[in-house]
Amino acid sequence: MTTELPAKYEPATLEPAVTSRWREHKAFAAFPDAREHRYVVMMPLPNVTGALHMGHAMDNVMQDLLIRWHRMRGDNTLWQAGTDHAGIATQAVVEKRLKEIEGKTRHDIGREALVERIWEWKEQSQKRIIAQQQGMGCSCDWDRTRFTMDAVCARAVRHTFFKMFRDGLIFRGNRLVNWDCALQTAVADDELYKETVQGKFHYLRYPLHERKPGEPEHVIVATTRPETMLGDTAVAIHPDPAMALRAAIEAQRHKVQGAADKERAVAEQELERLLQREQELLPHLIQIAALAKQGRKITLPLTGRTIPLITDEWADPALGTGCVKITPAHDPNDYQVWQRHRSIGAINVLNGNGTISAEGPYLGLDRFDARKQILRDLQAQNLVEKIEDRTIEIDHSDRSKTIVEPWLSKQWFVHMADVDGGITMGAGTPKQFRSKGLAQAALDAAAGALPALADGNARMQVRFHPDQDRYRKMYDQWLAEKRDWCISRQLWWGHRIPVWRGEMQKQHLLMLESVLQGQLRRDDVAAWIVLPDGSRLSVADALLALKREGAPATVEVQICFRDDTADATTGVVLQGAGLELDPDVLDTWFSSALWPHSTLGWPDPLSARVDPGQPSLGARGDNQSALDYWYPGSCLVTGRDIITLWVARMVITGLYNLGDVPFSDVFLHATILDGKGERMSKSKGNGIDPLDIIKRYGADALRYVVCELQTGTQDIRLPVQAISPFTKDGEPEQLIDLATAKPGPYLGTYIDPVTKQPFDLVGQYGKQGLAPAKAVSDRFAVGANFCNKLFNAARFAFLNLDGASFTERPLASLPLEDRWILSRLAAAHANVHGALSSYNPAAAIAAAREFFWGELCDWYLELVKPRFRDEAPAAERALAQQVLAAVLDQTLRILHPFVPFLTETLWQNLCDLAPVRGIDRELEGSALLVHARWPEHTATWISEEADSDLKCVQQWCAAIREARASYQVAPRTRIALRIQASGQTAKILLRGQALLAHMATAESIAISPTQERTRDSAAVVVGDGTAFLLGVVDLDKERDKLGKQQDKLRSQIASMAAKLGNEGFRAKAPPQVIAQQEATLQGLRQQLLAVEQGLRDLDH
RNA sequence: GGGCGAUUAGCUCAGUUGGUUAGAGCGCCUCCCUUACACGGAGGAUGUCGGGGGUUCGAGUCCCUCAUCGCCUACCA
Repeated sequence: MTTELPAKYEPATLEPAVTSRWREHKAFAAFPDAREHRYVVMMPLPNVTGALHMGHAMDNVMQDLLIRWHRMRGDNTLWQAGTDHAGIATQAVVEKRLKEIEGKTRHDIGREALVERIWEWKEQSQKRIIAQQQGMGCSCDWDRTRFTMDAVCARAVRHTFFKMFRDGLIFRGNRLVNWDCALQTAVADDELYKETVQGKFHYLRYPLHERKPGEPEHVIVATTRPETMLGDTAVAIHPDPAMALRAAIEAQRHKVQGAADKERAVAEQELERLLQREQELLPHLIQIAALAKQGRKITLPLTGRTIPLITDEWADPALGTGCVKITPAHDPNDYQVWQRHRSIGAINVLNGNGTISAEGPYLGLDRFDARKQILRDLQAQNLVEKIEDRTIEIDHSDRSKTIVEPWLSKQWFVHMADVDGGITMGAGTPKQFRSKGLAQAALDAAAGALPALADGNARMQVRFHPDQDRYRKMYDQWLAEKRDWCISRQLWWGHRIPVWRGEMQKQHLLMLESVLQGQLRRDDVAAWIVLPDGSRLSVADALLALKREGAPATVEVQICFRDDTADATTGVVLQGAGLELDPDVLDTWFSSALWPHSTLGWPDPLSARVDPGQPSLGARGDNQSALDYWYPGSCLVTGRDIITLWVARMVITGLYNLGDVPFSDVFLHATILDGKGERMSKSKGNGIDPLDIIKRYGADALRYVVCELQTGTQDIRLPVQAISPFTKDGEPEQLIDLATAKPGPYLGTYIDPVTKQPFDLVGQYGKQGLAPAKAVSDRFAVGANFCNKLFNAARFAFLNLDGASFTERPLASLPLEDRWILSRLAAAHANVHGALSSYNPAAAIAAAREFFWGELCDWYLELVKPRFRDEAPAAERALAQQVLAAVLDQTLRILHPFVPFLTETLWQNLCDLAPVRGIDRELEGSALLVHARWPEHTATWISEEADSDLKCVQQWCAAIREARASYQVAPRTRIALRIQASGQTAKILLRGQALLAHMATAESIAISPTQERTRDSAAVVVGDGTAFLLGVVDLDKERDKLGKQQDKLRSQIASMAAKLGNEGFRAKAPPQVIAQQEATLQGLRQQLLAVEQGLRDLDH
């Protein structure tokens, strides 16, 4: 059943066949068993928003590389696949389509219908993503694929929320958030981007309330957002403007002194401005500060309100007008001021949709319309001092591309900072321990500072690769801030926040208590009572507190059940009592943070409701549950930007739920940039779809190059080209380099430099008549070349392997070239293994390539060719077959993690032709290469003698080839060689004579100490000997060449002799360095002698 | 403003703790369609290691400084 290998390498036909073979054999399925060694990778779950890009390709290939390597090493290997519901992103995409296609908003169709549509989108999207990953060769256990909103993950989310809520780590607070007025939800800092816009800086006059003679009429404040004045609750002035301004001036003076010439002018100008301010503005500011201290007020225009003039250090006399309006509900700094002056209060003047909510003439106006109207009204009252143009950087929502507003609203938070008395991590597990707080636990995990386990063993530490110091610093810096994590989103797509809450009269609370009496005592219900002042009490404490005099009449009740089934039963009772289930959903990262344990069935693998056809997560027979067996995992592979967003949060929840970190290692791979060094993005049209690369070059080529790109911490520039859409039929495809192509009329379009026509890389401008084009990168040709070479090398082997067999042979019985290739193979194996161990795929693949191409193909395959000729003795042929089969076997294994499709294909052919393989021992076989054992114990194949002997042959061969080329001897012309050599060199050359003759295309070769140059021969000095190429005459050229060599040797000898003659060097350099240099010098001197002899010979 | 990182051949990148004459792939030049491979073979050219200073017997590698370019982070009332 020999599988014929096609004549040409065609990844497009070969790869799908391998994919289906792997699928048929369920080759990647993982089950807990008795094996001690495990390797677990949790895939950074891609969004179901859209298709994968090159960043994902890098991420997936790196993971697959590690996974395949560990699987071959015999580890019980799990690669957990899945996708993320990506709340805001996915909802935004589906809403946008709804608007475009049907002209409807989410409110037109309602919550249920929208969520249904998003599920449909998710199904399609997930299918496409998995197809892409399978196309890349990802060897995930597809039967265990999870989704952050499926039943298994949802239960973990619910339980975690419940636990944190019960422990008081989740709370609802009135805070400023970034508000997306278009999507009407809070968005996280990482969902923002900054954009510089042309704005205006408005100077507004606020009249002084109850002004007395001699006092200023107005206090002037400046703002870029005049409409927020409706929400002003104070105007602030620095308590000691003179001192503050003086300090600023001194600081600026200092800066001027230290400034470089180029910056000095700017710094001096600034100093000048401050000094002028001190002269002109300061007296005024001092006066206002005095008024503030008297408790004077300001009349807030247009509203009829009076607001206090306060002193606060936030007001900087060096900036703006020196006085600042305070709008706590719409500005983060003002919010901070409010925290210091609680009595001023905060007024929210915006509705969630960005319209004005403040009672009065502006009610209902959009915030930008209100801005214009307010300015007009202020101008009518002569309250606008001046308006300046100004460029401002404004936060925009990445999802809706609209300006976000700081907005005071009630949101849910996870308390990250330390807690009085600390918290229990991994409560109820054998790994339970105490920590000061959630963020601190994650910091300790990376510092190796977690308390030891109960059995005395150290707890696992999280380490970063390939630069522990640098990446840990990023992790530490972010976590050290211990900022509360806003987890609520005002969306419909996501995990609903499982809290029943509502206002309640205190007498009703007593009733509620009796209604829930049975429930509240149980440990699957948690409840908090929040008093109007924001303080949070247990139900029991609240009942006591509310009995006191002056207790508030109403309170907020918050109740959370551990299991969602209770929402339908007890929830109804709560509803009757006026409570409602919170309408918000959780931040996507909340469920992502649980991924390493939610996917394994936490909190109870046995009862986890996996999808139909999926393996149970519970314990089976003697084997542990998926959770017990595979948690904690091994390595998380991701990009730098994810360290804070995700890695830290996974560590936190892992420690909190299970008392252990989710993984021991974090491998941060590079970011892929385009040819200009810019981040790839869909909208810029410089992004590459991995499937386009696979179609053009093959998945193995994609993988090969991606591995080659991952060198260390360096980000990667990947030049991007568009496939020209203007190529006529029959012409070869043209590539247009995007780094040099001029941009077209729209973002993501470019101009073809040949036809001068615009084309479209984002596929959005078909209506405008732009031709669509695909983006690729010719860098991937390198990978295709490699695969083609591998294919052909194997094909050559297969042509000669018919009838190959295995006989146990001692290594010493093998000829030089066989011993050498085995030795090189062993070295390559060690190098690849070492590079992979240190997370250096580029070094690994370079070592593999150097062996395969530079040694196996360039030398060994050529060296064995004579042994496969018809006239060669049968025994020689059989031995060559055996060695070649064994070498190919090991080579395919080593290359498999990098280029799995091709190696798997070739493996089948190899197994057909040479079912049993080995040299001094039989190699363990395997039906599929994906399950074959990674090479082991190859160290016994290393032979320093074979290495150096063959290296000697190679050196002579190279020198002879160089001479042939420089004398323009045709490659096929066989020449006669005389080699003058003695001692060890002669011995080696005599042994390798046949090899040398073959590789140097010599018809005859004579080696001895007494060989001499003939008049018609060229001489080549190699080490301490000389080769004469007979029949190659050109005395002038020869003289010239030897003369150049002589000059070079002399200069080298001079510099080295000088170095060795340097007393400092002799005294201070380590002895082995001195010895090495002396040996080199000795060698150079010998060469020089030979060259000089050659020059003398020419004259005879 | 603060922090981190980068700058090596035309291009994309290696270069371990300082130690021979700084490497690879692609591209380029010459020759070759030799019965595995032209997605190939043989040979070749190409570098003031961003600039300047310093430490050292010795610097691409360590220190200082300047320039340019990234990334993160804060602020701009």
